[in-house]
Amino acid sequence: MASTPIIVSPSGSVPPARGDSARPDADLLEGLNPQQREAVVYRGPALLIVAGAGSGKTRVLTHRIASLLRGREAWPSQILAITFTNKAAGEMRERVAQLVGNASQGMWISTFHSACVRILRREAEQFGFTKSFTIYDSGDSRALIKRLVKEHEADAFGHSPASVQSRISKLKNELEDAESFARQANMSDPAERVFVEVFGDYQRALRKANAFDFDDLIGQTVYLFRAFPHVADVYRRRFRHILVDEYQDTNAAQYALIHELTRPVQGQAPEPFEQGGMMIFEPEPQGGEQLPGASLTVVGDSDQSIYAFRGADIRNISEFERDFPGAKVVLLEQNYRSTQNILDAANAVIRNNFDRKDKKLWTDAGAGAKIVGFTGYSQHDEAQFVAEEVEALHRAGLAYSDMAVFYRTNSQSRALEEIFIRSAVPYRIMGGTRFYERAEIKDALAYLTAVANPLDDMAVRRILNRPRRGIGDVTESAIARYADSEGISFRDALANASALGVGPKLQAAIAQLDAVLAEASEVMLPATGELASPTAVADGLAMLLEKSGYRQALRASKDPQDEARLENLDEMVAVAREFARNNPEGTVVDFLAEVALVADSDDLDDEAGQVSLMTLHTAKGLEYEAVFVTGVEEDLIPHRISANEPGGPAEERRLFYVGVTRARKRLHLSLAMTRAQFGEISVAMPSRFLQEIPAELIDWRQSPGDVNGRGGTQSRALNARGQRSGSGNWNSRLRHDDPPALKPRSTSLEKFPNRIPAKVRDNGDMVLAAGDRIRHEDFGEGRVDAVTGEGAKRVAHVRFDTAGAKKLLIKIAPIEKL
DNA sequence: CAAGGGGCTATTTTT
DNA sequence: TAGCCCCTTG
Repeated sequence: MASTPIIVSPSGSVPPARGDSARPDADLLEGLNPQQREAVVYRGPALLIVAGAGSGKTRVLTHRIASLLRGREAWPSQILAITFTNKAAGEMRERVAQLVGNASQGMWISTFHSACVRILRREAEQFGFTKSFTIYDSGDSRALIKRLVKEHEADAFGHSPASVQSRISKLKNELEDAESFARQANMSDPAERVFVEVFGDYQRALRKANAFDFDDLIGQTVYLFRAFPHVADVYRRRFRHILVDEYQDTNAAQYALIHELTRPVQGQAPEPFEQGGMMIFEPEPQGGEQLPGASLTVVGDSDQSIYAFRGADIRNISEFERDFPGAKVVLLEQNYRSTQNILDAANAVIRNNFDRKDKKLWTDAGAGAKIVGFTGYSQHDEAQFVAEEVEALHRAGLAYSDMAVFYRTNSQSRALEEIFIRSAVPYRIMGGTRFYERAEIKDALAYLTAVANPLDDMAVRRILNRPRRGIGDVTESAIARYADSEGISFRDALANASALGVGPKLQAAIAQLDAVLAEASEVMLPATGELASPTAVADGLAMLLEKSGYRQALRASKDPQDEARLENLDEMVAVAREFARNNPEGTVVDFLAEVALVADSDDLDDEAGQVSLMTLHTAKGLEYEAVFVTGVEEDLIPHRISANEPGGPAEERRLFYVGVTRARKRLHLSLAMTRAQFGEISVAMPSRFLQEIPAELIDWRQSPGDVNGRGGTQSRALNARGQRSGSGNWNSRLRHDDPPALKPRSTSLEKFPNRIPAKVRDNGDMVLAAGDRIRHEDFGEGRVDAVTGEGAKRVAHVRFDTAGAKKLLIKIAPIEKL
């Protein structure tokens, strides 16, 4: 992203704040409650805002920034605001812009990771990297680690690539590097020695490839600041106000980064200087040699800490006052999002986490609707309920985009998706197999990386035989050996195909690849001084895909999935064009960095009228009118694996709490009595969290007791809607100490097999018109009211005799014409 | 060297 | 179940 130069007053000094008489920020305080105001106007070295869910923290944060600017207490360029997702950053930038106009342009509002990329990009040459370094995402580093584990035969010592990867990641999050770890490792343990070797090799490989992995982005920035204090001082002088959102999710490395940035600066301020296209003028040190540390504002809620598994340390927030003596603490407990019933449920659940500061959310919005509970016989039954409920809410006037469905694990989305497709409910899945993780997209990016950062061996090796060029392991090793012996990179070795001692066919294939990459370099990396055309990245990518034969191979393939892959590649080129529009001066390197750092939760576009499906983790920070939390079962939430992890169950409870508190008006909690996992159907039990919610808050459409009691012979779809069973006290029957009551007889299990046929049917050619009668596998007979849409997306609006009105996607609905 | 088959195993959350 | 890895065959 290109930074806009901000010219500040030549004196470089900050204008004094005006007196209280006519606060320039008076309008910023309107409509805020006293605690929120306090959080906006407090001035001091350190401020902790403990913000319960829905308590308006983004509002407070943005108003605080605006107030600093309005009062002329800070220049935009002196503000650094850090969030965890790009989406949150974008939202914050937008809201600040609404308050202060384009003064917001000069601020850094970004994620930890992108802020560090920006810093590293400027300083990379200080410590042996080049400006065009690339970023390894977890897939890339897994591939590299896999290779190293194999090389070292580390699996013989019980090291799987996954375990090595997570261990390295954990160490890096603790700011431990390969050397420091080696020094204190128990080297008499052979397993430990092997791990040290793999770790060391991994780090050396990264350095050689001129690449950072995700964790390095933070860790290496801290290292940079510590090893080169004069570099750190530049940023300490620049950023006078640092604000961190979701502070409870910071890990040790991020914590250290914040600490480094907020240290006082010793010595004289240097002359104003220019760097990276940005003018930075320093304020004079206030009356002395030493410039005090930047003021730090952190916002967080320890009840929403859900990332301990990736190193987040809740102590960062709970011990903030100890870390920053004299810190001011402001508590925001009034909730502006949810109804009291929803908050009561949330409070009741989170209360069971013992070592927490008591905090109670409240609202004056009224009790609102009761929470709706539903127990399905199977996950499909549960999904059917969700789909029907979504439709009912939609008919009642709620937009699809105001509804969301949450689940604990990505694999749960499948059942929901199948039913949603069949019911023609528009939906959108966030996360899961992300676009950027698809093989063809990773290939396309590897092509770009090979051009942008020729030192990145992993990227070059990845595309070596994609599309198939007849280059296999043997040839790859030959190239690697040659590169090693000549002391050149893998990429450069390709230019010497004839020296590799491989057959003529292979030589030609390698030379061809080399030529394509070279040609693309000329398009995308013009000689220094010359500016690449804004569309260079997109053009270069299109060219690479065409001339490498990649697209041709897909076009020629008879695998039906390859058509979709081609479309994905088109989409990728479109993304590159979009990037060029937004960043006219962006280079391939910038493009790759942006792509590496986007998460799927970032490209939520709200205008689309679609129900959002996502994991509970992805849901953090979002809110919806109506929320469905699905799969509220033991072993799912809390997840089975969490049981043995220290702090695991408590973290799961927070995760559930996060899900519940996303809802504004309506909350649905659902579960299934049986769930298919890896082909086996297993019995599920209601989550303990359900029992922590007072019974009177839940209106069970179908309680676990109902399902269990009736033995479950009827399919949900054939039941009349709205079967009330009251909030019967099913607890007594479903306590954890007597689960046997739940054990279904095998015969009843067979009545709820996976109701979705394994193979998706194709009714594509079925001709239906208003007035036709049809029979549906689940809903029975009905009459077609209308047919809308075209081609594969034709939808039949059917009024069923017993099941009511439904919309069906004709192509795949289990229907026959009568 | 590629492709296809068979057998195995791993199943959480993600910047 | 599905994705992965290894092995065999072409």
